[in-house]
Amino acid sequence: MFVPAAATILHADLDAFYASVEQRDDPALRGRPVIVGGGVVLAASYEAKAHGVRTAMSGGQARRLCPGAVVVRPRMEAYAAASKAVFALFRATTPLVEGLSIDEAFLDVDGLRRIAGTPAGIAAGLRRRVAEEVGLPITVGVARTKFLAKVASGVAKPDGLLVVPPEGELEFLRPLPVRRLWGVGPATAAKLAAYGVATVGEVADMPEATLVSMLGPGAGRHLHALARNRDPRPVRTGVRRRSMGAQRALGRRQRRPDELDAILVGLLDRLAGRLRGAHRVCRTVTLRLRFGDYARASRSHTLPQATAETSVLLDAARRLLGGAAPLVAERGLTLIGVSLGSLHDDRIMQLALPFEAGAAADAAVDGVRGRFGSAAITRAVLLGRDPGIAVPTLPDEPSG
DNA sequence: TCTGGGGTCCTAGGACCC
DNA sequence: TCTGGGGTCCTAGGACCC
Repeated sequence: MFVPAAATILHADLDAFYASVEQRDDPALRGRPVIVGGGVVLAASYEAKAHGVRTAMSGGQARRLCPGAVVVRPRMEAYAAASKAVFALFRATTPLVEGLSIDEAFLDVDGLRRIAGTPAGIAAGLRRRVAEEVGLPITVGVARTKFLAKVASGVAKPDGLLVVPPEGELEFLRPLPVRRLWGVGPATAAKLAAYGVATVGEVADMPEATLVSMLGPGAGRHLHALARNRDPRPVRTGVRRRSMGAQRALGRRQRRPDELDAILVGLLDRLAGRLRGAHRVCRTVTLRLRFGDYARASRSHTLPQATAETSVLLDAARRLLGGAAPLVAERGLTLIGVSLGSLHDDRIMQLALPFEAGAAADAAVDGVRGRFGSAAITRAVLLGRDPGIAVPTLPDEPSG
């Protein structure tokens, strides 16, 4: 019989993150409904949420629901700094930290029991430190798996702590609405509702084949496993970003081609700078478009060789936009975005250069082996001969 | 109810190769 | 010459998350 391990995974999630930072930095905002963002709600304080204000809601609707709300312009630098401080506390708690976004992370505290106490005690201590040292409320869910820990923090919000003991998992899980399952959004919830399925327990009672036929193999199997409380994914450190993007809303006004080009130049300039700053190169350029009727389209191009050079990336983006010109003319652009994918570390590129020059090959192989291990060598060698080959992914610096 | 700016992952078809 | 099986890569779209 399977003996469940102890609940040792923490999901730590800052509450109403941007709005909490604003309330922390401006005492006049404390206790009042706060909305961050103008055109659309980026974050709402719990006082605003009590009036029905939600993230991603239009600013106009939010103000109608909560006329007394203070609307604050976002200060991304302040949020990045707060995030950094909180992640430092995460890593002071355990080295096993997997960041999920700017304001949440998984922490594995298995093995810390002897030196740091029970997971519940560790979680309480972490909440206290974040409150005292960074001045922000944070909710922590504790469970045996990542999925359960995340659901627990969602249930415990705001400013809460919830431990799901291994023997209480099914009791906790089965009554929850399907929307609590990770990966169930409006579309999937609607499909399930059409079958009369509303709770996690009802999903768990369905045959996997039924879910697969409804949702496809990927989503079907994923949902089946989560609903039956199967989630073997470990907390992973060193997860690197796989793409990097920037976008710009244009409003309803028609833009001239030269205006669009100027916007594209701005986006690519910013992105290429970020890419170089992260010591990454990319091979795929994707242009994302949204039109007046809210339809979306994307156009992508894969370069023969990975690069972080602005001019190369800009040329690719310009050709993609040129190719989409008929669509743009017909429907009217309201948003333009660029995403850079197939990201690789630029250090491998540099190490591969001696091969292209045909010199110092042995020294370069040793260099690659010394820094990145033997698995990287073959591909680095191939890279020197064949610019199209993918570069191995290397462990990232801790993110957050 | 029409709105931002980031991201992740999956699917399906076509090209191409062995 | 035709047909088959299997694999990878690229492209476009969709769903979902914060």
